[in-house]
Amino acid sequence: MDMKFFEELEAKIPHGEVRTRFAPSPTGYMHVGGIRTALYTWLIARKAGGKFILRIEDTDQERFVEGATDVIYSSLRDAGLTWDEGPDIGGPVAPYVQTERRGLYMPFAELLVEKGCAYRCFCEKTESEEDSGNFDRAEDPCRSLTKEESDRRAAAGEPYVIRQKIPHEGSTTFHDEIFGDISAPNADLDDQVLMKRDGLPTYNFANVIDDHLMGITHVVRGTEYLSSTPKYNLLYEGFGWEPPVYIHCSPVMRDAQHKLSKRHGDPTYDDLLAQGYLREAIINYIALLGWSPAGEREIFSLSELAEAFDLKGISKSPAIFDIVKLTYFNSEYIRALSPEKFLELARPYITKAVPDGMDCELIASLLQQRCEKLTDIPEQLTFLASLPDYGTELYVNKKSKTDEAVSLEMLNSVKPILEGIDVWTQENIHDKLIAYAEANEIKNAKLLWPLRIAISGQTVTPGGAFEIAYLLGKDETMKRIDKGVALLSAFLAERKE
RNA sequence: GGCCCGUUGGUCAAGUGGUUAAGACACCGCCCUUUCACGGCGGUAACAUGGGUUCAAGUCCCGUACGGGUCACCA
Repeated sequence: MDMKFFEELEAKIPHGEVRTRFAPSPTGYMHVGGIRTALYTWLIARKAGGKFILRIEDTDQERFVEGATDVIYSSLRDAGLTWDEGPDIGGPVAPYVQTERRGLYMPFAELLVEKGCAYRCFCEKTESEEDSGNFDRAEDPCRSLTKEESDRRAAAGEPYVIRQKIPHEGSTTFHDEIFGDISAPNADLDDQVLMKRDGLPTYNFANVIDDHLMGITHVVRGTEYLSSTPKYNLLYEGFGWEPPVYIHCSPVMRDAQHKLSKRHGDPTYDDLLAQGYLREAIINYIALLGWSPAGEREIFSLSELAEAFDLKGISKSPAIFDIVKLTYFNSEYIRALSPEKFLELARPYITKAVPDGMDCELIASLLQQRCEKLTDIPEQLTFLASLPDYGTELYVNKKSKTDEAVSLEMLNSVKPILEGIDVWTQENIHDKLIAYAEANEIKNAKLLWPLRIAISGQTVTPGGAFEIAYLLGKDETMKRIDKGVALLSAFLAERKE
């Protein structure tokens, strides 16, 4: 056995700093649970002033997806989760893609065979194994093969996998930062495959090797690995390596029974962006899904999170993803935007919905305080492009003290005033109407409610009557008032009969 | 089924033996207002369950139920 091979690798391992890694397999999308794991992993590294490493786990050749790593890169970058070492930027323990490390694993597996912690298994996949999903190691003849026999068959070119040789007796315990000490009887652990027939390592093996070789100090991953972690510890033990600090996080759920999954139509990170959620809001919300800070504050920027993050706040039980609360965070972040920034983000949505030449800046300023998602914008503005069909019941409002008859009267009074405005500015519209209301001792609400209904055709609008009238322009405003007058007259005439 | 893990309001959650069991979202009401929204104030609503231990249990122990994970030459 070439000890130099191992020594050279050992020599490259960085020490004396916190090193965490995010190790996705390239599936073609970044789901919400994935981005949360990445976030926690990143946060631990940043908080400790350590390194955050990106490693691609692509040892499953059958599931190769074209362009999948790009999605990982772009989502992480977009979210601000920058890595210090990774496939595209290199680092001291490169390469960072497992298929590019393929030569590394077999020697370690053989070392384990040498040490009696693993063995070659020449069996075909047995039917019982396929059926029950269980591999009965007691019945595996290869486990007790002599070294000579095993070497001979391997040398003869007989295909084999390498399995971990788990002791029959005793139990194995590991410590997890979230769940505490967990132990399992060795008898319940199976002789998992370490090296596949295709010469590539399984996740279970590659993970241990790479985490060690890359000097990973903290392993953050989902609770689905909780039950195999004892086996990993046995591997570390076999090599004589120090196991990392384990941080197992409960999944993000769609409901009490199901994990969030793309297959069931749950949104990926990109989907959320496309749905009009801001990256800062997504990150902030995701951080709080399964972790809670010490105080009562809920709004955190990424760098504030890095400061506040603490393993103690990570919860054991699964958390249900609540789009309603995400939406709340989103509206908070939208409102906190500078008007310039909001205009920049909202402009594409505004121009899509509104006739050319309308004042985008004014519309944006009306929208910002009442916009939960950017994608809500077009819907909020369709009335500007064309007056929706509406019923006269909209004119009835208790608080403004209006009904159909009052509204008709108000519209008729308002009409000549607006007609008389030569320079169509918000200010002029405002001043003339307010002056009229004052002079005739009409409450503003009573005068303006009907007007706003007539020119918008809906009860809820961004902005009030002045802004809308200004945006529509004089001609369109007058036309819509006429329409309102006609509707109300017809309604009142009919009611009289 | 075996093993492992979990269970505080609809949701996220605080809580580490003694609390009127926080807070946020959602919901409801009131106020403000040129509607809605925003903002302000207030309200409804929870320790899965049965036994212990203890002067005292959401907090500790055991059982039960329910839920999840795992038992792949997937990660």
